[in-house]
Amino acid sequence: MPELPDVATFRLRMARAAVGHAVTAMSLDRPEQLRGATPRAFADRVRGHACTRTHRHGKYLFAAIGRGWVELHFGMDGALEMLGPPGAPPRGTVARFRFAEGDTLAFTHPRRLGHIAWIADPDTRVAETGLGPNALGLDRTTFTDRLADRRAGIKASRMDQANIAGVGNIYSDEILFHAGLHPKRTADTLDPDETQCLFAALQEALQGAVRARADPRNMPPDFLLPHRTAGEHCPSCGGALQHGTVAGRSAWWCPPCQPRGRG
DNA sequence: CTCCATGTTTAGAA
DNA sequence: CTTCTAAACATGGA
Repeated sequence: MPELPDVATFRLRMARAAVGHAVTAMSLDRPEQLRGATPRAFADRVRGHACTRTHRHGKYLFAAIGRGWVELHFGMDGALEMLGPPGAPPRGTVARFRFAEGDTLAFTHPRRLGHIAWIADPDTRVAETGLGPNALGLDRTTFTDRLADRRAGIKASRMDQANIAGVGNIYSDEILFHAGLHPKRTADTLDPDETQCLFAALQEALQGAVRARADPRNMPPDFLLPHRTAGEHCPSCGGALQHGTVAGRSAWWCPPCQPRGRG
C-alpha cells in the first residue's frame, strides 16, 4: 500500500493522535528495525516528550517529538494503525506509541523492508536521500522541467523518487491510465498536450486517492486501482485489462484507452 | 514446493 | 552520463 496517498493518510492519523500530546509510553517490539539511535537512547528521547508537528515528503513520514524527529518508512507493507484498548499488538508490530489523550499508534511492518529512525531534521534527510520534490503540490513548470528530455519510460520516470517523490508502482499505473498514455511511452515523445494531460492526471489520481483515504473502496468509479487484478475490466471502456512487466515492475493498463502512439 | 507482491539499493550491462 | 535489468533484502499469501 504505502505510496503517497497511503502515507498522507497515515500522517492524518498521526496528527490526530499525537500532535499536542506527550508520549506516555513507547515500546520497541522489534528494536533491530531502528536506525539512528540505540533503543535505550531512542526511548529516552521519546518518552515523556510531546509531539509538536508532523511532516510528509514523498513516501516518508516524520513526527517532531521532543528535540528531534521520528522518521517512518513503510516499505512494501508497512502501516500506521490506531490501536483500541490494550491487548496483543497486531502482527508485524515494530513499535507502539501511547499519547497523553489515550490514543495508541502502532507502526506495523511484517516484511521489514522499511524502517523507523531517530533523526535531527527532515529536510536534511530528504536531501541525503536525494528525493525530488513532493509529487503532490508540484506546479506545472516544475513538473514539465523535470520530465523534459528524459528518454526513460514514463512509468519508470514517475516512480523515480529522485525525480518526483511519492509515486510508486500502483499509482504510476493509475496516473498513466488517467492520462491515456501507454506505460512504455518515453517523456521525449510526449507533445505539450500529452505532457499537460500527464500533469493533470497526476493531480487527479493522487488527490482522488488522498480524498478516498487511500482506500480503493472509496475511490471514484473511474479509478483503475480497484480493478488492478486478474479478470477485472477497464472502468472506462469495459475491455480487458492488460498485465505485463514494465520498468521491471508489474504493470496494468487498458490497450484501447492507453495506445502506444509514437512511443 | 513455486511464484508473486504496493519499496529501495546496488552491481553490471547497453 | 542515462537507462535498463536482475538480484538482494524479509515475509506472507495464493
